[in-house]
Amino acid sequence: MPLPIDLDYDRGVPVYRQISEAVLAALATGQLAPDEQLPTIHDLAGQLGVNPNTVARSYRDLERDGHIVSRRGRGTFAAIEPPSPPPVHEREEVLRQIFERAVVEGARHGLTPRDIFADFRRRLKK
Amino acid sequence: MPLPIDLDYDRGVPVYRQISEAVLAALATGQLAPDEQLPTIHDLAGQLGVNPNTVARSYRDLERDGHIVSRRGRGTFAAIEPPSPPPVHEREEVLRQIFERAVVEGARHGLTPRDIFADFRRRLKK
Amino acid sequence: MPLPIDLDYDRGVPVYRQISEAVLAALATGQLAPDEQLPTIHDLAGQLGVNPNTVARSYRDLERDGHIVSRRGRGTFAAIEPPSPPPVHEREEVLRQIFERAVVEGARHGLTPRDIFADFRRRLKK
Amino acid sequence: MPLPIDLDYDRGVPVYRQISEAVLAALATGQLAPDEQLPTIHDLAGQLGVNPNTVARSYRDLERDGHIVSRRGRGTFAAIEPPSPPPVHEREEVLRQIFERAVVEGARHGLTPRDIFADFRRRLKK
DNA sequence: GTGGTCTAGACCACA
DNA sequence: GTGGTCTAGACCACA
Repeated sequence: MPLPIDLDYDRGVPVYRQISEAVLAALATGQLAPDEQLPTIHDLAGQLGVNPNTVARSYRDLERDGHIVSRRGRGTFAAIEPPSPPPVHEREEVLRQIFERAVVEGARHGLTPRDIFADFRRRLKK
Repeated sequence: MPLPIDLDYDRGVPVYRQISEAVLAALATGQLAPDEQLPTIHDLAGQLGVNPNTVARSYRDLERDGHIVSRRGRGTFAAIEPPSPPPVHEREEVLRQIFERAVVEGARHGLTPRDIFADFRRRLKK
Repeated sequence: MPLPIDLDYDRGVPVYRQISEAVLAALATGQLAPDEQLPTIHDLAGQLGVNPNTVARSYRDLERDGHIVSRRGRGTFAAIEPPSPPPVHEREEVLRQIFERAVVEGARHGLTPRDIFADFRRRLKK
Repeated sequence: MPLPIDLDYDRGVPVYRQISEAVLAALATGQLAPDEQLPTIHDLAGQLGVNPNTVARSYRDLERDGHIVSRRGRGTFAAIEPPSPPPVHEREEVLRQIFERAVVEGARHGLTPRDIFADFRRRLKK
């Protein structure tokens, strides 16, 4: 099961972080179950067309933060007990940034803040 | 009226792009009206604690894309006629990505999709 | 094959733009073929005696306009499909300006219009 | 008789130098005869929409190089004996740069080097 | 090794 | 005072 990762070289986010984000998203949505094996570094690098060093960097960060575990000679696996999210100290700031990014990304494609809002409502009702 | 910009050095996105995004958001939400003066490069750099060159790079990019206009010796101003956004070919896809990123970012900080939705509603009512 | 670039510090044109112009000229005359590698930022900076940042700025502008492509960790290359030039609305006006500037620049150095013409012929025959 | 000056803010050449160039061109082509009066700094600044300091800077440079003379309380006049052009030491380099600029400017408007060459021929036959 | 970002600071162009 | 260019040099991302 290949991870669904679309790299966006125009987004300004380093490739190794985009990989980490995609893995986190797969974990958050259950596409990647606890203890399930991830693609090998070599395979994922091949799939994405990047240097294996770049995937390795992402896996290293994810392991350091407790999201995945690598077992020497066997492969890399989703953690059984994922780390709990940090308490929100700066809730207001986080929300403002989420809003801002959504609005900018929408404006870049001709969508108004209200378009985005309406879409969110629709998705949450589903 | 200082632009509300919070830089996030852990996000991987270059500082100059975070500045551009914040200005674009201010333009998109009307906080910055056409022809309104932006903070000077020096002032914004001081406010953000970054080097003036970094702000200058952001302003240069924004000018190149037609969002702002800088007048040497006078200052930098929001464009009167902002560039029209490209037609939305894959509206559904764009909206899905915006939603996904917002939700993943929220989850990372312990915020639910409904928290985000409620926050959007609040901001749009303002 | 080093790019033939002579910087003129008395011309008033910023160095990074002179570099861009020289690259564009090399592309226009075929001295630089599609997908051919350009000198690295560091090498060109050394050759010209300028700061690498200055070359980087030129390359960045050229990339933004689609003339070249930079591949991180690998180098910088002439675009395979250069951007199409805008349609010539005021062809006559553009040609007149080009002629005038060439002649004035020549006169400033004691060269006649015929000297310039003869030189053009020679270069196009090469 | 207003000098025919079109400032081009996208050319990278400082405004005060574009003014100098236009005056030099008018002198070279005889539009401005020896001892003929130039527009006052104030008038030319108004005509061009620039700060008088900018025109003053141009006139100062032109006077320093012997192209014009300012007579206190009377105005500014074309020199009676214009300075002779410098001997061409680096003829080859000057010609190369003239060629390069012409080609780049043409390419920017969809004109080939041959278009420009043909145009030069036409103008010289006239 | 090659490109990308950022800083600190100098000096210039224009109003 | 405000924006524009350039340098010297540090550190990071990617191959």
